[in-house]
Amino acid sequence: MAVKALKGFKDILPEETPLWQRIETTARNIFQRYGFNEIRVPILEKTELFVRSIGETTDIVEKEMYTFTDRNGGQLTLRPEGTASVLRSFIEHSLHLLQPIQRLYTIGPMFRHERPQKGRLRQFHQMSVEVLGADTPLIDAELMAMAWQILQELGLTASLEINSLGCPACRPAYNQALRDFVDQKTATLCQDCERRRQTNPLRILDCKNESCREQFQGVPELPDHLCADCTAHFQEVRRYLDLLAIPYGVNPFMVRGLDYYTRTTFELVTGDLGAQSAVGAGGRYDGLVAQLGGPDPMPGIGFAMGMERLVLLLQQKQSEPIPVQCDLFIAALGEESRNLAFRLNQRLRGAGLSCAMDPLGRSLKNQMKQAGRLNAGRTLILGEEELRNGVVILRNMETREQEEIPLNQDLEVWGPELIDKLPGAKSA
RNA sequence: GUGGGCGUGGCUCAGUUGGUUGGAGCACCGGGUUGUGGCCUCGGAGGUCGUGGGUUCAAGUCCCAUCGCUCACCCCA
Repeated sequence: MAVKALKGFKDILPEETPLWQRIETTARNIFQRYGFNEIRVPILEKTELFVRSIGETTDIVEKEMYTFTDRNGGQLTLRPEGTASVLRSFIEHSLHLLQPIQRLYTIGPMFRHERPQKGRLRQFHQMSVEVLGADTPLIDAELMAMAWQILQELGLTASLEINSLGCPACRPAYNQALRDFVDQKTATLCQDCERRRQTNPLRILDCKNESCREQFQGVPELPDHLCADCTAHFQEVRRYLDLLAIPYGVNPFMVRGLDYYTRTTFELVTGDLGAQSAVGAGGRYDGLVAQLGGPDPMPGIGFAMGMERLVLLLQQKQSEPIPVQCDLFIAALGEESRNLAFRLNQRLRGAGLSCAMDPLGRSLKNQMKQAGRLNAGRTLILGEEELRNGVVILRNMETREQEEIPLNQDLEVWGPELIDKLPGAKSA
């Protein structure tokens, strides 16, 4: 049995890459318009970085990380998300000294050892953005607006759900209220919730178990238990979203999978991803930079979008027509013709054209077929007989019209002449 | 980690109560057109029927095991 790709690792074949490129181009363009600069960071980091940022009791750290021992004994991990690495770099290079507010984005693969399913892979790709150095709610809204813009320009729709998780000042009180509420419940909870009660009460809110959900009717809701500052912040976020007329819903049960979030969290959700719902998600992490040994205070906020999930959504829509990928196909018959074709091919490619020829010397019929397959706009036919008469045939593949044009062996002269006869081809 | 579904040419799938040479469509190559693509037509190449074992005179088909894919739980982008 030949070697195959690992479970949950997928090849992105040439058929799909145009879609990926479209997504990336669209996103990069928008990032640039919103003032973000690209940062590229390694995909491998010390395990400690992720444990400290994401949180020891999260599922990601407990059971999903690709962690292994380096040859010199160090513990390394393939990044399960992007924020930790970007912040590490931000701190390491003291980027906060360059300008008061840093806006960064990065695109690349992430790794989580989960059971794969629709919209969920072990190696997947995210584009993620971070804003460091501002705690104003205006930034929160601006970031959501940018995420919204990306979906819009890709022709996708999703709904925006927001919540506030409070801050170190008010969350402990809420956790206590949650514990008290749960302790009053006599009926048995599911095993997971029993465990969550101790380790991470917030996650109880996220339980999908029906009997648990029923019991949690009337559970204290986060937005009602925020401190004055967090309440004000949340209200301002909402006001700014309203100013931009971006529709959203408050989801008091939305809990994120990473421990570092404070205050604003949000998700872009859709029903078209199978069991998965989020195409993008993020939130504020005001204490994280300090926690990683960086400047304090250094508020931050970010979000990530799942590339595979965007691809899935776009594939479910109408596919766009195939663009012309080939300006000219050069069909040659005979050795002498092929020599000329080879030279011309090189000359025209050097001039910025996309052109192709048959390397195998197959029949004209086959060469025409290749030209059709490449969706060539024109085909230049170099026949033996015409060559003797100093002419070649230029065929319009769409209208099937063809004309005889004079041949000039001096390609420095002939090349530009030919280019002038090709629609849409830019000469150099 | 748990459960369901599915494994037959590159792709999508037929394959009758087990029965002799495993098929089709798409794609690929060639002929019809001794030098003209898409449509048509004829032909060709391409398969350890996921793998291993068992039952049987005989297994793609039945049984067991195993691997893989997929969907879902969980969790998340």
